[in-house]
Amino acid sequence: MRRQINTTSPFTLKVIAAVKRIPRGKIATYGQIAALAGKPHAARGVAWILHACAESHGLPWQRVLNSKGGISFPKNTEGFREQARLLRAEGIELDRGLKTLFADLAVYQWRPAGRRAAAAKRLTPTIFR
DNA sequence: CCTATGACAGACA
DNA sequence: GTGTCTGCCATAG
Repeated sequence: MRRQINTTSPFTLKVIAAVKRIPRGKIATYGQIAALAGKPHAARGVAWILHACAESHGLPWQRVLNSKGGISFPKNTEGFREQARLLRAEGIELDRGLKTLFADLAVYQWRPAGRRAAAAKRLTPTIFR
C-alpha cells in the first residue's frame, strides 16, 4: 500500500517540476533534484516524494538515481527490475555492480542550463561529479 | 511535541 | 574498496 502525501507543499511541487524536466535518456541524482528544488540537503525528502507521487503524477521517476548513479531499490524487487527496464528502453547503459546496477554519471547525467540551475550549483557544488 | 522510517548524501575510519 | 555514523527533509502515528 503506497502512502499518500499532500502534494501542494512548495517543496513537493518544485521536486515534481524538476523531475518532469529531466530529458529522456538523461538521469539526475536525488541530491541534484533536491538542490534544484532549493533544498540541497533534502535528498531523503525527494526519495519520499517520488515513492508517493511518481505514478499519480506521471513522473519519469526512473531517471532519478542515487549519488553514485546506482538504482536505489533493493535488488530482486519489482521496482528494481522496472527501473532497469525503463532506463535501458531510453538507451541508458547500465553496468553491473555488486549491489545494484549503475549508470555512468559522466555520460548520462542531466546538466541543466540557466540561472536557476546555476544557483542550485552554487548551493551544492557537488551535485555534478 | 515526540519518535520512527525512507527509492539519500557526505564525511570519515 | 567497504562499513558506519551523522545530517537532512517530509510524513505517519
